[in-house]
Amino acid sequence: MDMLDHNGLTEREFMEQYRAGDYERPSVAADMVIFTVTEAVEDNYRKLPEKELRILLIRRGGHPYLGNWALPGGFVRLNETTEQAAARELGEETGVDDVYLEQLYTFSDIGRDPRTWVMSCSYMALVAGSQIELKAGDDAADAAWFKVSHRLLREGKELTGDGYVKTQQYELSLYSHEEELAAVVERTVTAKQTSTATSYSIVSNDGLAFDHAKIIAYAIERLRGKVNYTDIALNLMPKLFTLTELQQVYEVILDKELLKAAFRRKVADLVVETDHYTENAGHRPSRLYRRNMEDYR
Amino acid sequence: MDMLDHNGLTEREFMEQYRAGDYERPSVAADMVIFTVTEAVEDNYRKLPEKELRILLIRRGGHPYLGNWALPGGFVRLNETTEQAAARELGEETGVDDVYLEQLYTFSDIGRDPRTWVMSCSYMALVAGSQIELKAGDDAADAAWFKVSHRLLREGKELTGDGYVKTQQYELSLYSHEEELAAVVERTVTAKQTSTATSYSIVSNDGLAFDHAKIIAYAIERLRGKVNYTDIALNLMPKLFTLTELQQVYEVILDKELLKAAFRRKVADLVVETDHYTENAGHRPSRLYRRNMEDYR
DNA sequence: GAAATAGTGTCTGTGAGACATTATTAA
DNA sequence: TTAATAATGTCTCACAGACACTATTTC
Repeated sequence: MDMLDHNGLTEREFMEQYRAGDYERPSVAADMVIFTVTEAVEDNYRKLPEKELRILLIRRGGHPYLGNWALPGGFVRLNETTEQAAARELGEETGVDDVYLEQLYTFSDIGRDPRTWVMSCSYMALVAGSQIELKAGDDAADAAWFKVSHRLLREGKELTGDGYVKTQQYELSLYSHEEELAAVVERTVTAKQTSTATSYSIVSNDGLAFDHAKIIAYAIERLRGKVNYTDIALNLMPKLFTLTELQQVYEVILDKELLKAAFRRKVADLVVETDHYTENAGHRPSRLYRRNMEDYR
Repeated sequence: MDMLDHNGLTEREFMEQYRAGDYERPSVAADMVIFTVTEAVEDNYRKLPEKELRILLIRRGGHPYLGNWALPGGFVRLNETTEQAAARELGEETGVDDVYLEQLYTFSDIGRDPRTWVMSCSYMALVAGSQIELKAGDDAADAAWFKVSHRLLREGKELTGDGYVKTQQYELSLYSHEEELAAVVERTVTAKQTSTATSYSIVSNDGLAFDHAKIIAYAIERLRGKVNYTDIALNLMPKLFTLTELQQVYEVILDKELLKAAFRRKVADLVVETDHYTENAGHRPSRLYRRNMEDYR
C-alpha cells in the first residue's frame, strides 16, 4: 500500500525526484584521544617502575597551527561511519586494530577550525602498552606519546538570582621526551531553578592545535569517571598482569593513591587468577591475573 | 614570526588560497529526545495520581517514513553549533527555552536516512511538566507526547575463543492517547581479551521513523544511569514539589519501586524544605521542597 | 471513623577506608 | 641479611535495604 505525500507522490517517486538541498554542509572529522600506559625508567633494580598515562599527538606539518600538536584523526568519508573512520585512523597511526573505542562528544563550536566549517566527532581509544608500534608514515612523520596531567587549578562559585555559576579551571599538561605543552580548560556550570547547563572553554593554550585541549580534557574526565564503576581500565592492560600493576594503572588515571587491600577487594570480580608468577624481580614474585570474561554482576 | 609551510606559505597566505575540498560532506541534524513527566488521571479523590514518563514525537508529513513518528529535530545551519540547533528546535516545538539539554551521541550509520548522507547529533532535554505548551506550528502539525516503556526482553551470552558476545534485547513501547508504537533494540557487547565493543541495532520497528528507536533507547539508558548519581531528575520537577512526587519521578524513570525512607535519605542533600504545604488532598498535607542550589559534595 | 498519604525510627548487612601483620623473593 | 614487594586479616564507620510505627489530613 503506497502512501502519497502532499504532492501526491509515492515514496519511490519521491526518492527519484529528491535532490539534496544546496545549503551548506559541515565537514565531519573523527578525532581520537588514544590512551596507553607506559613505564618510567627506574634505576633501582628492586623498585617497581612507575606507570605513566600517555596520549598520542601528531605535529602539524601544515597551516593552520603549523608546528603545533594535534590529536590523530581525519575526515569521515562517504559510506563510512564516524566509528569506522576513527578505527581506520587508529590503524593507520598505531598499527593496532583490536582496541577499545568509545565515542566521546561531538564538538561543533563555530570557528573551531579556521579553514572551514568542521565538526569533530571525538573518540577515546585504550591501547595496551605492548600493542603499540608507531607507524612512520608520511602523514605521521612527527608523532609522539605525551604524558598527561590534568589537575584542578582554581574553583569559584557565584550566586545569581535563582541559582549559581560555578567555574572550575583545570590545568592540562603534556610532556613528551622533548616537549612540554600546557593549557587551561575552564568548565562552567550554570544552574538555575529549572535547568543546568555545562560548557567548556579554553582559557590558555600553549602548543596544542584547534580546540584539542578541550577534547583531551573531556576524554580524561570520561576515563576517570568510568574507571570507578566499569572494568574499562582492563583495556589498558596486557593479557597477563599483576594486581599491583593494575592498581598502578588505576592510580595514574585517577591521579590518586589507593589502598592495596581495598583495591584488591574492589577488582576481585574483574579478574581471574592464573598459575603464573612474575620472575626475577628484586623481591617476592607476584601472581599474574587475566581479565575475567564471566559475568560479575 | 611567521612560520612557512612546505609550500613556503605563511598562515595568512595559506588561508587566502585555501578552498574546501570538494569531497562529499554529510548533513548533520540535531535530534532531540524531550522528556517530561505527566500525571495519569485518577478517579479516586484520595489517591495520588501516577506519574508517567513521556517524550515528544512528531508525525512525519512527507517521505520517507510518511505517517511514522519521528523525534523533533532539524538540520544544523552554518554559524550555529549543534547545541544551538537543538535549543532552537526545542523552542520552536515546545515554546520553552530554559531547559536542561545534554548531548547524547552522534549516530552515523550509513543509510540511516534513505535520502542522503545524514548524521544525527542527538540530545536529551528535560522539561518540567508545567512548562509545556505545544506549539501548533505547520511543521509540528501533528505532535504528541508518548508514554515511554523500555524493558529487557531477552538476554543471551555466547562464549567465543578468547571472550564472549552478550546480546540484550530491549522492548521499547510508546503510547500516546491515540497510538501505540513498538520497537525492539538490541545491544551487543563483544568482549575479547584486549578490547570491548558495544553496538546497537534495531531488531523490529513499528511506527518509528529512521533509527529513532535506537536514539530513544539510548536516551532512556542515559537518563536511568544519571538519575542514580546526579540531581538530573530535578530538571523534571516544578519549582515546588513534594518528596513523594520526586520519588514518583525516580520510580517512573527507573521503572522500579523505591523504599520511602531510603529514598528520602538519598535525596536529602539535593533539596531544601520550604514552609509551604500541599492543600486539599484527601489526606495529610505534604511539605513542599525546592531544589538545593548549594553545594552538596 | 476510614482511607489515604506523610514522615520518622531502627535493625542489619555490605562494603570501603585505614592500618597492621605475615610471607617471599633476589641480590 | 636486607630491601623491597606480595598478600591477607580485621576494626570501624557510613550507608542502603528492609520494615515497622506514628502523625495528620479530608470526606
